[in-house]
Amino acid sequence: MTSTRIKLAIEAGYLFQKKGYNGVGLSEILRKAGVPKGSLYHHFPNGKADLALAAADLASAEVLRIINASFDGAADYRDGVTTFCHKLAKYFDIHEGNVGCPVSATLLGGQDDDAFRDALDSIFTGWMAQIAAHAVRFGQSETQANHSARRLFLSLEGSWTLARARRDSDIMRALPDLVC
Amino acid sequence: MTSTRIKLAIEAGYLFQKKGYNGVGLSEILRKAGVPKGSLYHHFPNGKADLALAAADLASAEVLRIINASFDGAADYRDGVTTFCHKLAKYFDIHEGNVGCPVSATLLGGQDDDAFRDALDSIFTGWMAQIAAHAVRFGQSETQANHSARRLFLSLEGSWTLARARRDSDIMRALPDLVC
Amino acid sequence: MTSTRIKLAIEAGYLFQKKGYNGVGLSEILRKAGVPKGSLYHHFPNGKADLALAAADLASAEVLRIINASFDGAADYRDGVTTFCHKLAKYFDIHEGNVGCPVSATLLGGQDDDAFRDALDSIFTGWMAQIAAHAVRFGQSETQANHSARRLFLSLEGSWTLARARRDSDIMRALPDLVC
Amino acid sequence: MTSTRIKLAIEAGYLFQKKGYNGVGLSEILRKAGVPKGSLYHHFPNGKADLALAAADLASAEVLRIINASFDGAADYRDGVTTFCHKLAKYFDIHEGNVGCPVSATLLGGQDDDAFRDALDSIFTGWMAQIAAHAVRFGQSETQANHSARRLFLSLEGSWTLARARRDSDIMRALPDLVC
DNA sequence: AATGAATGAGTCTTCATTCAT
DNA sequence: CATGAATGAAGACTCATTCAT
Repeated sequence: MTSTRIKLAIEAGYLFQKKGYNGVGLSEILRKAGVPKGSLYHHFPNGKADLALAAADLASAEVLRIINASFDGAADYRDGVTTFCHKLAKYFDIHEGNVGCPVSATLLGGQDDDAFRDALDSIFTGWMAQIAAHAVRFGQSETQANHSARRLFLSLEGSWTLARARRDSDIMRALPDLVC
Repeated sequence: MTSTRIKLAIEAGYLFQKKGYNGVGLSEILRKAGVPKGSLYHHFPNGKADLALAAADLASAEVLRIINASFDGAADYRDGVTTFCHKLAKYFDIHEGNVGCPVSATLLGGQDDDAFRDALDSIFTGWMAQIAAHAVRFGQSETQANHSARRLFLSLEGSWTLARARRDSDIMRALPDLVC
Repeated sequence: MTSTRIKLAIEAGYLFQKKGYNGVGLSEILRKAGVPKGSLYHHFPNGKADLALAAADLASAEVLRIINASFDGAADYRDGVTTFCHKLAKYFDIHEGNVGCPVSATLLGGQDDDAFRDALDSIFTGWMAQIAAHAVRFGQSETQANHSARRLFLSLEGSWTLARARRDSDIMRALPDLVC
Repeated sequence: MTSTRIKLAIEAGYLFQKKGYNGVGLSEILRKAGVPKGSLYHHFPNGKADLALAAADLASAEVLRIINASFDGAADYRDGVTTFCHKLAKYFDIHEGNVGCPVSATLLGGQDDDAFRDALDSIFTGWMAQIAAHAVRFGQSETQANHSARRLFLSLEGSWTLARARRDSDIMRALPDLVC
C-alpha cells in the first residue's frame, strides 16, 4: 500500500517531467493519483511548491540509484559511463521520448523560487559527487575525477534537451565517445 | 520605429527565457510590450504558439550571430570556443543569472507540440553546423569538427541549467577546459 | 435556501430561453444568480454545456407539470388543449413576449453538440407521450392519440416562433381551433 | 460572377441557419466567403445585423420560390402541400440534418433587436399569404384558406425543430397527413 | 486526517467594430 | 472602393488556495 503522500509525489514527478512545473495543474495530479482535492494540503502544507520539491527528491534518489547500479559492477570508469547512459536512454524511450531531466524540468520549469534553485543545485552537486567517487574508485585522481564527473553531467543534461527535440535517445548512447 | 510584431516577439522571447512557455501569460507580454490585447492575433494568428516560434527564431539568430562574432576573429578553434563561452556567460550575468537557454526554455517549457520540437531540432542542428564549419576552417576534419561541435553544444546546453541553479556563470567560462 | 446548483440552472434557463445558448455569457448568468465565477465548475464540471442540459431538464419538468395540470381537471381532450395553450400564452406574456420554447432555445441555440440534440429529442418525445396518454384517457385510440399529440406539439412549437416575431401570444390561444 | 455583397449574404445565411446568429462570427463568414475583412462595412454599413437581414431576405425569397414551384403544377391543395413538404425535407437532408428554419434561425438566434422581429413577422406573413392564395386557387374560401395556411405554417416551423433534434426529416414528409 | 464546496484572479482566445491608408 | 492593422471588451474556462465540516 503506497501512502497518499508518496502516490502524489510520484504522479507529480512524472507529470512535471513531461510538462514542466507550470504546465501541470494540481487538479490533473490529484485526478491521476486518485486523491481527493482537500487532501493535498495535509501532506504538503505549502501546496504545489512542496509537492515539486518532494517529487524532485524522489527523482534524484532514483538517479543516484541508477548511477550506483551502473558503476558498481563496471569493469572500468568508461564501462560505468556506458551503462549509465544506456540506462537513461532506455528510461527516456519508455516515456515515449517526451520527458526532460526529471529534476530540472520540475524545479526550473518556470518558477523563480530561490528554494527551488537551491534544491536543484544540491541535487546536481550530489550527482556529480557520486560519479566522481566512482571515478576515484577506478583510479582517477581527485582532480581528474571531478573533471570527469562535471563533463559527464553537463553533456548528459544537454542530452535530455537534444534527445527530446529529436524524439531520439541515440544522442545519449553516443555520450561515452564524447566524454571519455 | 519597431513594428508591433517584432516588439512582441522580443518581449515574449525575453520572458519565455526567464519563466518558460507556460510560466508567462499573454497579458504580461502585452503589457510589457505596450501592445493592446486585440493586436496580438493579427500578427500571430495562432496566438501564443506562433509568438513562441517567432521568439525562438529571433533568439536563434542572435546566438548564430554570437557564434560567428566569436570565431571569426579567433586565433584557433579553442580561442573561438573561449570567446563564445565568455560572451554567453556575460549575457547570462546581464540577465541576473536567471535565464535558461533562450530556445529550449521557449519551446520545451511545457508544450507537447510537435511543431515546437521540430523547430527546436532544426535550430540546434543549425548551431552545431555553424560551430562545425568554424572548426573545419581551423583545420579539423569533417568528423572531428562534428564531434567538437556536438561536445560543445551539449555541455553548453547543460551549463545553462547548472549555471541557473547556482546563479553563477563560472561554469560557462570553465567550458573550454572541459571540451577542448 | 436554494442550492447554488439550482439557482444557476434556473437563471441560466431563463436567459437561454430569451437569448439562446450562444447569446448568453456565463458572466451574465453568474452575476444574475449572484454566484461567484469559480463556483460554476464545481457543480457543472463541463461548464456551459452541462448548465444548459440541467436548465433544459428543469424547463422540461415544468412543461410536463403544466400539461398534467391542464388535462387533469379537463372535461374532454379539447378542453385540456385549450387550458394548456392558454397557460403557455400567459407564460409567454409574463416574459414580455420575448422568449422561445425553453428547451429548443437552450439546446438548439447554436450548438452542434450531439448530446444536446439527443436530450432535446427525448424531452420532446416525453411531452408528446404525456399528451397522448391524456388523449387516450379521454377516449381516443392509441393511433388517434399519437396523431393528436404530434399535431399539437408541432403547432405549439411553431407558435413559440410566430408569437415571438409578433410579440403577441394570440396565436397560441387560437391553437385549439387549428388542431382539434 | 457573383457580387461580393451576394456572396456574403449567401454564406452568412447558410451559417446562421446552422449555428444561429450568435453562433457565427464575422471572421468565419468572411473567411468562407473569401472576402477581406475591411470590405464588409462597405456593403453592409450596419455590420452583422445588416448581413443577417439580407441573408434572411434571400432565404425567404427561396422559400417563396419553392412554395410556388410546389403548388403551381399541383393537382389539388393537398398535392401541393405534399410536394412542398417533400422538397423541404430533401433540402433538410442535403444539409445533413442539421439546419433550422433559415429565417428564424437567423433572426431569432439570440438577438433582441426589434428590427429583426419585424422583418421576421413580415416574412412569415408573406409565406402564409402565398400559401393561402394557392389554397384559394384550389377552391377554398378565404377563411378556410387562411386557416389552412396557418396550420401548415405552424406545423412546418415546428417540424424544423423536431427534425433537427432527431436528425431525421421524416416528420416533414408526414405533415400532409397531419394538416390536411 | 480527511474532504468537497467555495473563491476570484488568472488563462488563452474571439468578438464586432473603427480607422488610416 | 478596398483593405489590413488596430482595439479592448467579452468569451469560456482553469488556477492554486482556503475553509467549514
